[in-house]
Amino acid sequence: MARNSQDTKLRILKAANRLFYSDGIRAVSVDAIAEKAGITKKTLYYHFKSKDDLVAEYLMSRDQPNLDAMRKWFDEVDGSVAEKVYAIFDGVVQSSKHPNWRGCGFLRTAGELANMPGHPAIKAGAAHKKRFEGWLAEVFVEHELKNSSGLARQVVLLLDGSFAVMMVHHDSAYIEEAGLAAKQLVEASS
Amino acid sequence: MARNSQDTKLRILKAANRLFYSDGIRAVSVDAIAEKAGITKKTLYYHFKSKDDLVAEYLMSRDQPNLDAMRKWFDEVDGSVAEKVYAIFDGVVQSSKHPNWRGCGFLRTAGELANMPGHPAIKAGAAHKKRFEGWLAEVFVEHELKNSSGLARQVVLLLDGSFAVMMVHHDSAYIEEAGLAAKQLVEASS
DNA sequence: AAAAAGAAACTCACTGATGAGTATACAAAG
DNA sequence: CTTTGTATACTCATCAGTGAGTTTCTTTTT
Repeated sequence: MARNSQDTKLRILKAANRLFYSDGIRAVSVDAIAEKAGITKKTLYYHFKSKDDLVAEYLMSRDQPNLDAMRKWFDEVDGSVAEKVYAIFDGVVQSSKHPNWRGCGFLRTAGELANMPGHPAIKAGAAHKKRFEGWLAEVFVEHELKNSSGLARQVVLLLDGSFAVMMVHHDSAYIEEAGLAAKQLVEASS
Repeated sequence: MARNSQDTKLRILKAANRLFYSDGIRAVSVDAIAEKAGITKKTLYYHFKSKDDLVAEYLMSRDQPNLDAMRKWFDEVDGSVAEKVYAIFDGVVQSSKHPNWRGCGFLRTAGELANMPGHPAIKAGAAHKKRFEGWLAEVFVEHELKNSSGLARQVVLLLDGSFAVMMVHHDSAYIEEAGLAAKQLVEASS
């Protein structure tokens, strides 16, 4: 057991990540996270002020990785912007096949905490979604599309719609359909 | 206190509705619902087998009213199908201004119970969403649109996307943007 | 270079509150 | 006088958070 602060904190965050994403916020106890991280609850509270604080840090830790995944799917495909946008949805389709996939952790957390509008975790989710939308809008500007910011929003709506519908139907055909709609909208602005 | 089984059950369901929709499933205790309904917990358990059962009945009780609201918004507006579809999004925009509005209870519940895929509440949510999608597809067939079933899915994705994004941003401009996208997609299929 | 002091990282065992669900008893209505 | 509906008062598990003390690392003193 390394008596290393940074290392321990990361292990806690990793355990929180897995459990919160898999089971939801209120369904996961601080005890469960501590046990999964192989430490005691008191140690967890040494590194994090409260459960709410841990939830917020969990989401903040997902911001960059999620964004990177989206960018990667977009960049890796050759073709028109419309086709590259479709590739994002295709990437989500592939991810959704993994047995541990549970949709978008940001949205699920925001939904669970809908009665606490100012919760730092919701702010973290909002920041993440804004960053993604901003990146998309930028890309659309670079490719000289009409109405780039409105179009970015529409793509975001379709993507988050996919996540939402998947929570209910568990049928990736919906993500594909969203991808087709996004492609069509992008083409119409080209 | 009317010693009327049906009446009591309805009062419990109404209390559950308010609390579950407002605060989420796991955040609301059976005690809280019983108190709000003005009865004891034991009486609640006389009418409902378990909390899970109550959650499922809560969602089932929302199926018809929600559907009716959508249909009403669609029917009330004169104009093209595209404009009538836009009216649904406009109806959601208006609803979203109410201080008690918390998005779509079906989606929020499904998200919270994402780790229990077979939960009856999720099945109730799936059934509701399928009914709405089916109704839309029918309408599109009646209006002789191309690709009516795919189009219905795209509209559903945009609508549920609006609900999802609203949980994070609380900005009804997103719902309007989704409405515009839906209108555009419907027009392209006309 | 060794030892002492202090700070950082950690554990064990606990608190008080609240969770879902129940055993038992009693009241009303047919 | 039995069935249906309701209440009081409970069980036992689990929750977020803490009090008090222990171990390891770092820095200062001699």
